Amino acid sequence: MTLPVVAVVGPTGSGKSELGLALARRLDGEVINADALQFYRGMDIGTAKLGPAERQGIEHHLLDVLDVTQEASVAAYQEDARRIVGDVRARGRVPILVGGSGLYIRAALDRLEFPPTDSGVRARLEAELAATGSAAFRQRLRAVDPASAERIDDDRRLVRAVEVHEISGRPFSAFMPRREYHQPAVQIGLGVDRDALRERLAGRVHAMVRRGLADEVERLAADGLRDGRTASRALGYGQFLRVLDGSLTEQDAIEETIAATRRFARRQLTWFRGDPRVAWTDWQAPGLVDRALAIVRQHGDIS
RNA sequence: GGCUCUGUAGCUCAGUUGGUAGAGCGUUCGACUGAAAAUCGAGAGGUCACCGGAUCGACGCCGGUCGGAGCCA
Repeated sequence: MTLPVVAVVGPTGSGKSELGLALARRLDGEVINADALQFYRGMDIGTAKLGPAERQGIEHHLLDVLDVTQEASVAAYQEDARRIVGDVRARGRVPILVGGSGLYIRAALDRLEFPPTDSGVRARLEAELAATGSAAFRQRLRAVDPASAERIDDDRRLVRAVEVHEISGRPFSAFMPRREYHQPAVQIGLGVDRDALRERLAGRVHAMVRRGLADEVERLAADGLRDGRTASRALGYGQFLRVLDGSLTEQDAIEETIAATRRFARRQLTWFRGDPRVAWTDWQAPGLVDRALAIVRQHGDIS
């Protein structure tokens, strides 16, 4: 029986890391991180990253691979994650993706191609949009890609759509993904009780502060955290940078972080709910690991 | 006790010379292809403290009641 690639998904704080660990132990698997902020070295407390001791001897990939000044990129992730999936497979083990970044999960699992990018072209287009306004810019996109012009209501994506067309000569809409796994996979979603999650998230932020989030941020600030386009915006980190700058009190930073985390969890739920392939199981269900294992086995090829 | 200010969406507040209300945040839903813990869209939600008056018509004017805040006694 060949098991599919396993992905553990769900909102932040729902227990993905723990379930991933348990599945890896039971299935002889290796964990591949699919959490965009856990790529960063030194961002440990605020991202709830499992420390080396907590990994229980299970191999974890794509943790601590970027400096805070570097920008994360889904396309690069896709390549890395797929390569590692292949390596794990070659060792006869089961790849287990664990993370809450929906797009990254899809990049690893789905048949999906990222058209190229060009920072110069993008910068030029961004300036152009700023000068002409979104309405005019949308008109411009309409001429070459009416489907995208109709669909997109976000400046950032308008720019990207025009950029893709300029570089590739193909409309952005031609790259739209279908929900189709590129190799057999199964996604296990951790379903949560909203009120309980709320409480857990608040408690988690307070715990992070107790464990020294402020010091972690101060250390990273010295390494250039403020210059990192991706890392500086992470939940908790952005807020505590402002505490360092004196523009926010620690109390307010904590409250803002809790609120932002809640909002994030909602967006994650929206994302994963939208994928009909996700097999949901309650995060607090008794025998959670066995349920998850049953789901994985259901999806295995019997050969 | 007197004087002044004040009571509008869950919270903080806008509401210009009277024509039955808005914002930000929160909340809910959604989108999402090289920044995704990012970015963006939509919806729900208000007897405008209460009672009375003048007015064709009041959140807005007049009187009173109740509740806040400050100052003076």
